[in-house]
Amino acid sequence: MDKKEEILKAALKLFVEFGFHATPTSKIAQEAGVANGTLFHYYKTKEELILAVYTDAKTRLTEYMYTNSSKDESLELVFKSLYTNSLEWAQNNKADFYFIQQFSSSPFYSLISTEEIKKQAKPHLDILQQGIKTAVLKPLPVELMYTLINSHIAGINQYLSSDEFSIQKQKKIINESFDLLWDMIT
Amino acid sequence: MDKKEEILKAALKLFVEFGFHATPTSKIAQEAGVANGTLFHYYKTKEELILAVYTDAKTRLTEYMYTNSSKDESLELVFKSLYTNSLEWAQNNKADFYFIQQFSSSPFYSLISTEEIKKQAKPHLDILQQGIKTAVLKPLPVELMYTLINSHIAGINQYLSSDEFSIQKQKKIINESFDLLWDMIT
DNA sequence: ATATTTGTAGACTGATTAGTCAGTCTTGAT
DNA sequence: ATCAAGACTGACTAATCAGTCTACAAATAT
Repeated sequence: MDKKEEILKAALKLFVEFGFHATPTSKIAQEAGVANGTLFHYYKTKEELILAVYTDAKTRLTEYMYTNSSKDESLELVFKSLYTNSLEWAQNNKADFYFIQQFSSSPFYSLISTEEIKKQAKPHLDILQQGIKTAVLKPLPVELMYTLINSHIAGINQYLSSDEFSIQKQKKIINESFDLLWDMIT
Repeated sequence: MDKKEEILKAALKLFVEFGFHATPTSKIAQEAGVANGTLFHYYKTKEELILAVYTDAKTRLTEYMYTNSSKDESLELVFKSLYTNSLEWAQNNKADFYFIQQFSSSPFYSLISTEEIKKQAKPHLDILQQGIKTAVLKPLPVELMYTLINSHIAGINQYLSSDEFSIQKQKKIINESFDLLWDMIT
């Protein structure tokens, strides 16, 4: 595998375990199996590396969210697919999802520009906006609804991670919690 | 004010702004207006200080949650009071609430013992358990419901903090979001 | 009054860290 | 085969940090 990618992978693993600043770049390089200088060849500063780890994880999550999703389906099905995929990805990429949350509630998050954040949220907000316009969803502020949905997903993920549920049981929880959420916003 | 308390206050402020490890103990001492050695007189290690900041903030939040709450009221009213108080406190103590979240999604959180976490959640879980038993609340697993409620509160807080709402508007959002939550769990 | 404990100070240290640098190796084009 | 450009290395450095230590001051006890 690419050394650049190895560094990203190693950084994510160690950041989740020890935190951003408690993880020395030397340890990251070691874990990635590259020399110290190589890390700085690809990422000018440690901060740049931290941001890259976040962007990478976030991109992979978003990509996965939109798999198996066609625009022909009803809003509810599209929405449910996004919901289910998010939680599936989170369960199959626990460290990555945990990192995204850790990053989002850290001072580093303010380094992501407002435009970048808006750009990432845009497709999701559009779907919600459409749902509100067609009166499928309650006429709440989109931003509020978006935040509420994200929190709900974070909560369910936390619950799923708190115990060892079978795949069957996991799917059941995801389905039932979706109904709760759907009832709340429609 | 007590120097010990000044240190706690200064640490919280700087941790929120820069993160745990990016905040040197020397800066904390400086901000608190005490000497370097004084900090270590009260807190043997930096880690001990970090945990103390968390415990202190969490305690103050819990205390505030239970103000103006009598046991005679209906479950819905008790519940609503806890909900409203949480969000009120979060808005009036933004740094503190932010710190609690930052801490909770950091590797430091694992240093809090499972018993301590359970002890803190106990009173809330009891209320939920009672609501389920009396069929006021849906028969969901209490842990799931608890997590869902906490996430909901975190979401609303994030929304409230994302914009400059008037006190009036804030109260309206809190009331309406409570109804959403209440509908979801009953 | 004296002794003991507790609070406070700030200079100091050993360890650690992000980032640099000078140079070697690899690759692919000519 | 030669060459240039980028990949890669690891020893090195200047700065920083958590925590220590010695000394003195204040409060409390005897």
